[in-house]
Formats: sequence, structure tokens, C-alpha cells
Amino acid sequence: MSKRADKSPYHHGNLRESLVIKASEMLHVEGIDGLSMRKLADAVGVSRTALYHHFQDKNALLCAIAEQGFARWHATSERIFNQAKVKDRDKVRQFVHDYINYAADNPQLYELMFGRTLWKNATPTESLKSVAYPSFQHQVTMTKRWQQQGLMPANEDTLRLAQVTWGTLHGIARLLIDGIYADRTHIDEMCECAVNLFSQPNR
Amino acid sequence: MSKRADKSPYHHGNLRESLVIKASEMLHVEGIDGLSMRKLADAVGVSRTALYHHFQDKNALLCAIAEQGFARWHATSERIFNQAKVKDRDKVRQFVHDYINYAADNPQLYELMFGRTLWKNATPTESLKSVAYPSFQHQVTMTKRWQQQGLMPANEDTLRLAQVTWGTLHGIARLLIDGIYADRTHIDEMCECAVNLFSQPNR
DNA sequence: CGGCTAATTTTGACAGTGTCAAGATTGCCG
DNA sequence: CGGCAATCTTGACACTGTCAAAATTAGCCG
Repeated sequence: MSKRADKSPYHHGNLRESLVIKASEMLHVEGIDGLSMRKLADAVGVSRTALYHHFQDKNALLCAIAEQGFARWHATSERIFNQAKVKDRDKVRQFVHDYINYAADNPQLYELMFGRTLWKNATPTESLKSVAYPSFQHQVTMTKRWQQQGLMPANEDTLRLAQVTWGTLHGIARLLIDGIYADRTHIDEMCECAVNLFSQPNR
Repeated sequence: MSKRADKSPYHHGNLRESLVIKASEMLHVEGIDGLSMRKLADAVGVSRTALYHHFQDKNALLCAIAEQGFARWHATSERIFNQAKVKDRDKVRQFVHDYINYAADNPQLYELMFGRTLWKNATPTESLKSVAYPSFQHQVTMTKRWQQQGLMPANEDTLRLAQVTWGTLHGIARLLIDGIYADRTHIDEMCECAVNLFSQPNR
């Protein structure tokens, strides 16, 4: 019993948690490249290699941060769909807006959550996978429902449709984040345009 | 006269060109992070800092590579739209497929062309901008035409529509490249689904 | 053909990075 | 209180991009 992570710790004072917090902070301001293990250790007040007793890799640290990001978005998403008295069409609309705004508000985090750094370059933690995969599964489930309700074309394969609609959101988010051919002032109009595109009865 | 870049050069044998070629090669196999100035210099057979007389930065080198990528894609794109005897609807279809396949065939290059590395982190070269911007402008022009022909919804703002449709392509490309929730075997079906989504008279 | 200038390349150096191996410290449980 | 294991530190290594100064070389002009 009392393996770790609940009792007051040895030297520092719950390092692991402090690391994730501080790292998220640094990620947000400095960006993914500006976040270095050594600077992080410095900021928290421990020595360079102290981190390696709580995270195997820099990769593991990043996975932990991303994981937190997924959890937070998942909560927001749940809140949207659990609203009673809101029509499904409006939920879709709200979902799109919130998704894009979440990305625009936390560009570095979004980049980390869905970028090549974790998913292609490195090996995502099992723990991260177990949080990230259901996130897309949810999109598929929702797409199926929207099809059944006539909100989205019923003749398209659900999986493909989910990939494409989510791909659209992802694409818009990245255009904004990377600052190519779009900026924040376009967000609302772009969202509306996107919703109109894949939500069936046009008006 | 004879400023450079046409006569046989001094020591090496047209270093600048060799660098871009070799760098593109390394980018393709090793990825954007695996491409280091020192390894590149080594591979070409010059010393570490020789590159800095042809490129101010690593950033400048990357811009040159990306520029070449834009040129190549632009050529492909032109070829599609200049075909006589092909209906515009089929051109759109072909455009979508080729775009995604270009990205899937050159993942690292695509990542460089449209990624944060150049557009957000660093400062894109003027030269790069002058090649990249028209690329999107072309998308806008095409979107306008498609709207006029009734292929795409005429009531949407052209600029927004162009952003969203291209965003969709971009999103799908990135999902494939970064390997999240999609892989190459899905390409064709995803493309068809996308085309159906934003091309008006559904069938 | 000789020499000067300017383009080109090299060597040395510096401040960073992630991470491994060993040693020092510390808290906790028996 | 003793010992053990968790925790943290120090030292080191192989990398990275890039600057300054020295060395090399090519091309042009007289």
C-alpha cells in the first residue's frame, strides 16, 4: 500500500505533479521547442536529471501533459452533449466552435495532443493512448447519431464521415495555429461555414 | 554580370544546389528533426560551417526546400486544371485525390511546407512567401469559379469557403501523416467522402 | 603571367540540448 | 536505531546550431 502519489513525498514535495504543472505552463508560453528538460528542472528547483525518476523520457513527460489536455477537452465535450433542452443541431454548432476555440486558446497544447511529435516521431504512452483513442471513438458515435437524425448524409460510411468531419476541424485548427492563410478574427465565420457544409438541411 | 549560380563555381562544384538536393533527400528519409546542418555538411563533404555562406540559417535552408516543394505541387495542380475535355467536377475530384496523395507520398516535405516550423516558429523567407501565397490564392480563385458553376454553395463567402475546403484537405492530410485515426488504406474513400461533402449536387 | 581582392571554406569555440552511470542524500519501515 | 530503497546530484558524453577568425582558393586586372 501507499505506493506513491498520495503521501507527502521525500525531498521536494510531490515532484511529479509539480513537473507536469510547470511543464504545461512553460509549454503554453515558450512553445514545444522552448520546453527543455533542463530549464524545467531549473524552474522547479531540482537538478537536471531528477526528472528521470518520474518520467522515463522527455517523451513520457510530454505524454503526461497531452493526457491532461485530453482530459480537459473531454470534460468540455461532455458538458456540451449532456445539455438537456438544446437541439442537436445547436450542439453540433457549439461543438465546432468550442473545438476550434480550445485549439486557438491552447495552440501549443493542441499541437502536442495531435501533432507528429508524439504520434509519429515517438511512441505514445499506453496511458496516453487509453485517453486519446476514446476521444475519436466518441466522434464516430456522434457521427452515427447525427446520420440517423438526418443531420448528416446517411449514405456515407460512418467511419469515413467521422474522419472527414473531424479532419475538417483539425485542419481549420491547424491553419489557425500555424498561422497560414487564416487568423483568429476568422474563427466564427469559418466555423459557421464548416457547419453549413456538413450539416445536411442547409437552411 | 555572372553574379553566380550559372558558371562553374569555386571549390566544391555548386554547393548551394547540392545542399538543397541532399537536404531534401535527408528530409525525406530521416524526417525534419533528423536533418541536421552538421550531418548534411558531412554528407556533402564540406565542413560544418560551409553551409552558412549559402544559407543564412537552418531556417533559410528549410525555406529553400519547402519552396521547391511548392513549385512541384504547383506544377501538378496546373496540369490538372489545364486538361481540356475533362469536366470540372472531375477536376475537383482529381485535385482532392492528388493533393492528399502528394502529402502522403512526401509526408516530411508536406509537414515542412505547411507546418509550424516555418510559419510560426521561424520567419519564412520572402522568396518562400512569394511562392506559397499564390498557392492559396489559387484555391480562392478556383473556389469562386466552382461557386459560379453551382458546384459549391453560392451563398457562402468565397474566402471562408476556400479556407474551409482547403482546411479539410489539410486536416485529412495531417491525420494521415501524423498517423492518427487514419492510414493510407483509407485515402480513396476519405477523398470521395470529402468531395461529396462540399460538392453541391450530391449525386 | 603575377598579384590582389573577394568569395569560399575550415578550424576552434561556445552555449545549448537529452540522457546515462555513479555517487550522495534522505525518508520510512521494521 | 539500522538498513533499504526511493530520491536527488554531480560528472560526463554525444549531439545540436552558429559565431569569429584564420586559411584557402578563384577570377579579374594590369
